[in-house]
Amino acid sequence: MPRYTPAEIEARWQQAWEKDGVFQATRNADKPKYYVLEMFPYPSGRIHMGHVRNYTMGDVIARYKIATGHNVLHPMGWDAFGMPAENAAMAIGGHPADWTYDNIAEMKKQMKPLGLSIDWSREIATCHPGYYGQQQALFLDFLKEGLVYRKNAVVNWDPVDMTVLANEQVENGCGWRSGAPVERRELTQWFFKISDHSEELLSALDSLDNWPAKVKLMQANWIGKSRGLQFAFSTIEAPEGFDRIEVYTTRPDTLLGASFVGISPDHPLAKTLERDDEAVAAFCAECRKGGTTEEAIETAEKLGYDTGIRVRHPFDTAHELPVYIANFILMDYGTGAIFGCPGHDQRDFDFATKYDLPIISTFLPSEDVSPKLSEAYVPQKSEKVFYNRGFAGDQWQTGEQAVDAAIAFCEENGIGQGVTKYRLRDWGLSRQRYWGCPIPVVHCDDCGVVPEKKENLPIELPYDVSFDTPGNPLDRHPTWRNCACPACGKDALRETDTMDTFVDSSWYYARFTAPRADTPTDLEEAAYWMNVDQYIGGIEHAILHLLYARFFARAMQITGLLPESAAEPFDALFTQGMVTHEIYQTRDGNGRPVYHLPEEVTEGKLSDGTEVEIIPSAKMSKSKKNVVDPLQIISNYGADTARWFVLSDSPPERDVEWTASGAEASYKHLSRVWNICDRVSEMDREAPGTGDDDLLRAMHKTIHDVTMGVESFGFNAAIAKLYAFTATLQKSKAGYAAQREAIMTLAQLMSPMTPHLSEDIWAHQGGEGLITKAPWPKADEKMLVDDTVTLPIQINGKRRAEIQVPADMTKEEVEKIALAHEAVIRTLDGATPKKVIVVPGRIVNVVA
RNA sequence: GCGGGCGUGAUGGAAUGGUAGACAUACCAGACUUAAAAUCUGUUGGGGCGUAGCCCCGUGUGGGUUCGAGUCCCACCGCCCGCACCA
Repeated sequence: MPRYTPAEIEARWQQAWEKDGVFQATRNADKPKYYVLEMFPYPSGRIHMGHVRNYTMGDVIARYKIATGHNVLHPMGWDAFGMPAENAAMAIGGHPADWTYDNIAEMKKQMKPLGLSIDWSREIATCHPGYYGQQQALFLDFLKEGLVYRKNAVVNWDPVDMTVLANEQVENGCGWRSGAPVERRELTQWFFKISDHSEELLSALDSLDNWPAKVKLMQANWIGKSRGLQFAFSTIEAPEGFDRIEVYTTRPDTLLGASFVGISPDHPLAKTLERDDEAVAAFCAECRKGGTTEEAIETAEKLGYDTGIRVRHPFDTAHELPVYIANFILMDYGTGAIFGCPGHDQRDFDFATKYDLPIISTFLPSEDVSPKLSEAYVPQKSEKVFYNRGFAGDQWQTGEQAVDAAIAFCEENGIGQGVTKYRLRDWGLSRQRYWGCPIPVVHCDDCGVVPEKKENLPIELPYDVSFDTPGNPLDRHPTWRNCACPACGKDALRETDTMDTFVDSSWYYARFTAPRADTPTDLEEAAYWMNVDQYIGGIEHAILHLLYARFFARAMQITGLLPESAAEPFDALFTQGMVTHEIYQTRDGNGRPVYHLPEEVTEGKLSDGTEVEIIPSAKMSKSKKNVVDPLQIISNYGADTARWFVLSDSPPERDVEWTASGAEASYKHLSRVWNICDRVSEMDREAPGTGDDDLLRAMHKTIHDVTMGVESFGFNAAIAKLYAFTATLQKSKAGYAAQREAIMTLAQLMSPMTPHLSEDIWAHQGGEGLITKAPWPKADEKMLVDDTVTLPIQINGKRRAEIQVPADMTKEEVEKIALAHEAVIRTLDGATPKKVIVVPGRIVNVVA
């Protein structure tokens, strides 16, 4: 009997697909189109199991859609700009471009053996001038439409290396290379006006029926629409121009509990005071230490500085409040100034306690309770509470009612206005780095900031750059900056900032529809292929990438680069989990952990017999040495085994743990299927069998279940059904015709997951053409329904017995049979049941 | 700190509010074999009793809704993801 030899089979069928050109996508009006896309990879140089899982899922969908008669587009490209290439150049020498292109070549070579249904003729790399030149054209279009502008923004500044740091390069508030404490510094930068589209990006979430609810919720919270009151405190003894301090609050119902006003260290008033007062300057400098992340700001110790300035409470001008500069107030949200109500905000409470400010309640949990002095009272906004300092006298109200009342009251009395605000900030795209898309503008002494002419695109990155000193090599390049002003022709300087790599990934899905077009998109191609029908990627992109891409689709419509129909770029989204692995650890002489690769460990021991501590599953990472190399798996077991395994054990949205025994089991299963195919081939064609009908019924149920599973991303459940059907087939004594039908159907149902093995079985059984192109099997409805059903009988919700009844039996008859069951009679012991619930086809519950 | 998610046997997990543990791993037992590997078959949530059978407990913890809760609601605990210059 021949053995299952994946290496030989897989190479053969990959060649067959290539020769046939089955995955090359062209427009075809006769078939419904289907665009499936996985988030394109960063070319790190090696594929990992996460890639295998991500691309296998997309491949299952793509192959299933081909089989169900769709014209499928399934492209692949490289998110090729970014910091790692520059880091490599700094660490080991070489050039980011060489490093990146070598990595792309290597990863592509590693990806090919997976047998993915990718149209490689559409491959793109964002670092190629053919791509980023079009991105520059797109930027110029955005600029013309007012979708891009310049303003000051804060960056992480390393005072020793004299360079801007990414958040990732800040470790515990210090620069990763210099170790110097990071400061925040302002630079003039380019911004996309995403905030103009806040309402649209928020409300359109409702139309995304095939997106995970959690992603939509995260995006909605990120956009952060709020209704609140904007008003001003009038100041006492403030510097000129600061007669008033504008404040925005979502809790105006607590205004009578205000005990201080806080302003951001970046607030204009703070900056003015800083100029003439060393103490203020020192405090603001202290606040500006540390990174720019919201996390760093929100978790830092709360610090305040009393400016000495006082403001009058708008309702009681005799009531004066101190103005503090406080490090936890963000200039980017609201007006950069707040009023503090320690009674109803824990952060304000902590601040008030620290600086000995009064704590005033405006509402209480009940009329006769006095406020707690140990923590802020912060009930749900929907909860009714007793307002002892409300706007309409003492009364019970929900927070929502009180907020509305407060806004109405303030508007009537000319104190402030109700306004709607969004937390979403404009998207800063400038990066002070080399390995990115150059921003195509020129700075001219006479004309100011001038867009580059489209005929001069692409503005290519110069190759001759050095990475021996920190900072942006474009800044110190001897000639690259020098150019003629596109407006007046005089000597001018190029912008040396490059674009955030999120820009590259915000429109690549559109570029795939016409990857070689000499404009960013080809409207005809885009109109045919867009939107992406199924997008697949990691949950870590739930907010930024997906929000930016949604914004870009709108901006590209405005600039005429996408058709009206493509408002939302991704019709359906699926977020898949990670591939994890156990960590094997021992301790060195000082008790520090030492990690070991999976292949060094057998039965919990190293080769020298040392016991290994096993730490449960964690994300695969080089430093923890718990990485399994897909190439190793493919060479041991074949791609089909790797593909089968990453889909089999866990639901796709959850993490899956890679285990050697699991991989082994997958391989065994595929061998088993192969062996069944072999056995069927050798069967006596004429000999009668038994149980043909049972086998075919099981087959049709499996068709139904697997189809449902694939349609709903229940790959693990679909695979469980395939295991079960394989066992049924293996034991079957049915005749040749039934068994041949069963093994061919099994091969088809497995083909999205294990395409090579399936092709081989198909060919062995004399199937016509490629299984990849064969139409998906259809379940016969008649074969799915059984004549009798098993109904469990519960007494008071506990299962006591079960009965077999005809599927179409009436409720009344079922009830009669159930009550006559000896277990029911025994348990009821003569009592009359209070109630009997019969759910047809499901369950009977007798309430005693 | 803020936002989101997850938690079920020894393990990964299954289960439109309706028989908890499908399927797989691991373990144990058996068949085949001189033996091993491979392959095949079977058992396995915990506890109890008068053991062909029956009973009790059981889905992170505590409460609630329901005839019925792993599933819905509230609180808590633990872990994971994101927080705008990582990709």
